[in-house]
Amino acid sequence: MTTTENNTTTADTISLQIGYVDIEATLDGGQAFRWWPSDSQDGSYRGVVGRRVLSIREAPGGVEVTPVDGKPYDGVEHSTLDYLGQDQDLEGFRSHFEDDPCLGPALRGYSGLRVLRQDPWECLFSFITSSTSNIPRIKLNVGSAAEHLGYSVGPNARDVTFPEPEIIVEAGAQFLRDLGFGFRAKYLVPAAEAVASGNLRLNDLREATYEDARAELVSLHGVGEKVADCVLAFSLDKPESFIVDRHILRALHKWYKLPEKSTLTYAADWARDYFGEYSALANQYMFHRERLSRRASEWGGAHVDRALPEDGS
DNA sequence: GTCCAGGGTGAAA
DNA sequence: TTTCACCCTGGA
Repeated sequence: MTTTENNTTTADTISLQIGYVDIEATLDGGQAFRWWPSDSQDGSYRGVVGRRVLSIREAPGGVEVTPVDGKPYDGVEHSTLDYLGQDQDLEGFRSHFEDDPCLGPALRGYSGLRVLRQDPWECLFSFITSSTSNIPRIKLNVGSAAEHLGYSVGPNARDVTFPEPEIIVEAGAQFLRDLGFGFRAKYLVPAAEAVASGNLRLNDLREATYEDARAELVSLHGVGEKVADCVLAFSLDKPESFIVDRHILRALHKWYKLPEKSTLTYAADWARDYFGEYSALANQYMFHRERLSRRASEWGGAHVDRALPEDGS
């Protein structure tokens, strides 16, 4: 919290001097699904944190946050710092892995990538929804559920809080299917029931050990190891969480010589042991790098990222 | 128009 | 340990 003393508030924005933040990669790169480029097209992203509608944009030395719901600034600075993962040891991660063959170039190429600290329920809902889906569709699904069932806190249609689990239970699986969730609807309602009933105390899992919290999440129908690790990393204060999907598996093989066909479980165990408390951060930089290189090849290699000279063939 | 992959999971073989 | 169904949307 040493940075807050440098932050300033002007008539309509709050300046947070927290170092460079890559807003697009962090807010709209597959961690959260309810951030959209602002209508103003000034590079800012608009979304909801807690009950506040915020516009966030990059600024020298940090970010500028503008509440766009016409309400007072009370608590916005604190909640934004919290949401952007300000308590995480980014400096330790950087110095620890500056010479790493995969992460070193990534850190020099896009140093502003952060791991978010989201609301656990919205995060759990979002990643159950992510199963065999893609980011545009996840955004479509999560966004439409919020717009239909959430509580309006601003002038735009998307300015809504995420619906409480009780509301999801009340809406029911068929309603979610009608919104286009597909087979995931049958997982989401029982998960909502577990939270609404108090059977699953999501917020308590922030204090639990990684292993205990993970075991609780995996016991939910529709939550496997991958989804659990997403929720642990992005909302439950578990920086030792490492998320393995097929992209990450390829990266681990390419950069860290993991056997070609390691199981997902083995790869995740290996990575958690190797990256330790920096696993979630390492995971995000690796994921982002794989995504950029994949995108480059899809575009015929025309896009050359300076962090990826050997991938731009 | 068809085809296919997309930040998986659970159940059966 | 491997295979398969599950829903459906956008892009090729």
